[in-house]
Amino acid sequence: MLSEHRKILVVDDEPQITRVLRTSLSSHAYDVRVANDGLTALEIMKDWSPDLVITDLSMPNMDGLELARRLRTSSTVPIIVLSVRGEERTKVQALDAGADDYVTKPFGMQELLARVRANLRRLPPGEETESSLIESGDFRIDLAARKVVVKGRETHLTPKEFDLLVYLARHAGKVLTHRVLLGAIWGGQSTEQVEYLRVFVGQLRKKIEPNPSSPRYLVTEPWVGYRFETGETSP
Amino acid sequence: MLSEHRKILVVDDEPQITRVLRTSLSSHAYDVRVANDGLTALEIMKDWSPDLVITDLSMPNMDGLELARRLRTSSTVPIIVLSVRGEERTKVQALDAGADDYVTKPFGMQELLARVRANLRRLPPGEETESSLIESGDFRIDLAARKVVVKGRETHLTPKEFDLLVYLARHAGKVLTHRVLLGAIWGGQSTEQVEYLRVFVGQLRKKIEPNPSSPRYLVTEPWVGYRFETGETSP
DNA sequence: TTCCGTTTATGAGTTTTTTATGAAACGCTT
DNA sequence: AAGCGTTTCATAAAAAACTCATAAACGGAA
Repeated sequence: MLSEHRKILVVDDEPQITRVLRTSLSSHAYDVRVANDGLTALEIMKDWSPDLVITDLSMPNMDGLELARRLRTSSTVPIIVLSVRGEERTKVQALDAGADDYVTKPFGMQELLARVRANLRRLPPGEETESSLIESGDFRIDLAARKVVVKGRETHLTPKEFDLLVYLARHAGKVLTHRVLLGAIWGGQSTEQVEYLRVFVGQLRKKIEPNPSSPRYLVTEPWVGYRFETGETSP
Repeated sequence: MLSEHRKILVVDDEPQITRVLRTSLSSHAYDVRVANDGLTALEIMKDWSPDLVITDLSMPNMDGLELARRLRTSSTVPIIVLSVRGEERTKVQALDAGADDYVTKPFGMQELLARVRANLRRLPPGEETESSLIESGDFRIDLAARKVVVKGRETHLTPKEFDLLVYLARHAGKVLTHRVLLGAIWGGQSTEQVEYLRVFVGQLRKKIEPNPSSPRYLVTEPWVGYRFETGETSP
């Protein structure tokens, strides 16, 4: 049987750190795996799907910033960044890249553990780590491969188009405000540029709608935002 | 005013801090309210339901630790604790009491803003504290999808009409004065423009009343305001 | 180059605000 | 109780403000 313990992925290239973390976390009943660089981390993500990631900022192959960005394209797993760099600019960068928390080295293990608990607490209890496949109505979205199939036909989407579609599909049926969408896809500060959204919605419609001029899936909610309907037979 | 901006409650007894926070947060398009102690904070929570809470640790009446615990009994709103105390023990206490983040004073405003963004990002978009479905009598209002169904017939409402109806429906049975309605939908400044209200009530009636000239749901309370009846079978 | 993301411009279509009008309700005086 | 002036209410219709979709130009990067 698979262990019911929460799974934590530790990403750092300093053996000193990883050793300490592995020991402490394990002794608090977490399942721990270690990666020494970002690329390895991504691999482990795919076939282990941890409940939380703790990563250093500076690493060979792929640094923590890039790792956070990549993870965010297909996952909402909590990310805690651990770094010696204490400048505010760096922290802001990491947090805006998708990190949920930023802890400066040297750190107290008790504090880190508490932050781990705080971040795990927000997870839906007992829920399976999210699948990398969204299947709903006429849509089939493969997050890992970043492929979209509409009514059996595969469509090529650019990265931003894909991110937008995934976010919409994850909240199918709900109206997502311009602000929320801009914050989710473009991140950080640029929540005023509604034009971005219009342009991309238009492009997306051309690619996924049978008749783009009268949308069936990606519906405009005037003055508010957009709503995604999957074409499923509704309740 | 039912703005789409995220609502942030700031809890601190030092006017210096609250002033800075209010200014910075407001200028980043957040709706801000301030409480000077924990008890007041709980009150505001009840009838404003913020999207995020930033609180100091030491305060009169009820400190941040107790506030966090109380909030957690009925809400999952993100809580960021702000404190001069840097000891690890204190941080752990706060985080375990239910805080999602802990920032030590003095802090950089950019970092705090980034942490606010990070915490808001994890929220399910839209309403998260309130139920997103109002069902009463002949009405069925889905806040998340922004859909209104009256007696089985779906009706399209403009944003202001929708906001107005929701506000009325939330207080069904009570008489709402012109002033209150104007304040709620149009915001503090224009509480004198009763004409707005009349025009919109008229439009709303056309859309939801079977016979708009003798209203059954949206009833005029002469000289005072309006009252909303859901058409429920009363005792 | 070619692809992708960012900007800018434009016209059509809605919504919101403002103004105008008549009917109804109220209070006061006779 | 009737008459009169004032205020409120409902509605229509104007003017003003804003949104949406689309095309297309621009610039950077694989």
